[in-house]
Amino acid sequence: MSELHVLVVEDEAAVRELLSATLEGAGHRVTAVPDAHKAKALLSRDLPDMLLLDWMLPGMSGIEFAKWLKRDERLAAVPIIMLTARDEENAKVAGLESGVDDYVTKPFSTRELLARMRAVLRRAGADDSKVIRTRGGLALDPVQHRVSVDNAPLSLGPTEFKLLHFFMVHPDRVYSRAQLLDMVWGAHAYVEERTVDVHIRRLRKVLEPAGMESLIQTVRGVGYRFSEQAG
Amino acid sequence: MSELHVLVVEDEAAVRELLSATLEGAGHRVTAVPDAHKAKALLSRDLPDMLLLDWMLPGMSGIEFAKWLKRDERLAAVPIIMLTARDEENAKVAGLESGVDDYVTKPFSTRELLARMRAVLRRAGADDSKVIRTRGGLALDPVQHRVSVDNAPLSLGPTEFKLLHFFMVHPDRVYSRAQLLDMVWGAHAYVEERTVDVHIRRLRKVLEPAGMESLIQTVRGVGYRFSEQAG
DNA sequence: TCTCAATATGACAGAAATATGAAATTCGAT
DNA sequence: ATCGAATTTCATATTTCTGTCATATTGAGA
Repeated sequence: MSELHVLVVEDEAAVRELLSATLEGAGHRVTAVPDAHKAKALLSRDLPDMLLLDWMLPGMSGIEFAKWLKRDERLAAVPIIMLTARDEENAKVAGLESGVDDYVTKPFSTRELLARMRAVLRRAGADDSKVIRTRGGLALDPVQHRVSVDNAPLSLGPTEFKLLHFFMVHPDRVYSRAQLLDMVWGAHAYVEERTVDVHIRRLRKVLEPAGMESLIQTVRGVGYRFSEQAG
Repeated sequence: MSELHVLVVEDEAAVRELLSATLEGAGHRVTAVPDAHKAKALLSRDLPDMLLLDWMLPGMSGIEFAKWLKRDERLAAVPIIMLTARDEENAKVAGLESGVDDYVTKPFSTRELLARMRAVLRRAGADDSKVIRTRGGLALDPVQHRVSVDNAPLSLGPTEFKLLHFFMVHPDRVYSRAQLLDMVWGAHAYVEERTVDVHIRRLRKVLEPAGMESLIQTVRGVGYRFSEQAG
């Protein structure tokens, strides 16, 4: 589950903060508002990747809001997870019929929430899980978390894996060191740009025995590029 | 949902009849008894596919009965749906902790009941009863609740068994500690992630003498993976 | 060819993640 | 209530990774 933009609609400030902290801690971007009205205002100009909706909201209830969303073509595609209290079990029945994708019962653990978000996204078809292959025989499997060349496994560290993954998803395109830091390390990483060079080096070193080092190309003065075409 | 054998435990004759009629109408085979004692007698010789359990039972309460069931290896696998009255909402809390899979609040619609049965069965994972084997000679028999390597039995604790079972059903795939806690411990387990490490350790220790420890692979920064392919 | 800036490379110390043993706690059985 | 097995937590040891630096190498333009 890569970085997501999550819109939280929850009237209790404490829960709102908790959710923001939790989700941001997991590397997502969060916008939190206390009611449906404010949520609508935001939705009119920016579409989030997922909506966390409290069942009890002042003004327009969560269910009503969900129904309203599902009527709008543009908004209907946004997956919704509804937050319910334990004694609102009957909300589930009503919710299922109004197009809510899943429920989380309060109190919930961070783990449970993130797991359900993952599940909903998977169902929604944000398919981040296919094996990526190059013509040369290099393959990266995000699910198994393995990299191989002609079925011979390669061993690479966490950062090198992420770097290669990014490159294989975005081939034939130069990225500056700053861009790579943003995409691979994440926006809040305070790291020297030169560090990228080192990890590029480590990645090449792993690919070298298989003769695939030339996939990682230096573009002098600009950055790096992953490409099957020669330099 | 194909034809199921459902055991109903409910003291009120009227509700019992209603359930029998409903379920038989949906094409299932139903056995209905008024109390836990009679249910136990039946369970000793015939395992149903699902249990519908009233919360208030004479003699032994539904919760107590559920706990008793979950203690028995053979019976623990039978999914349980508990029937509660609207003013017994607190039953749900107690029930979740005693291994009940879902609830239906009386009065309920046929549709809701059948939908929840479907959901519970889906979660319980159909056909959970075949022996699973690896090429290396490791075998796990969910029915006998036994693990062996080349027919030599291994002894492992309950959690290690569940963990190995999960891994063998989902091989060649990395799972984060959070995912493993969700899948093996259950979503509502409030446990440290590091606890997973300890159980991984114990599982490896058991597999070690048979030289099968390498099946459980650490994926640094991500989690663990069960695979027959080397690291 | 020479110069200078950019990149490559190897090494290292600190940081982070995992492994491991053991104590503390929980839960069911007697 | 007490015992004991199983589980979780805790403290510590190990392993592996990371970011930075110092130095070598390369490449483009004068």
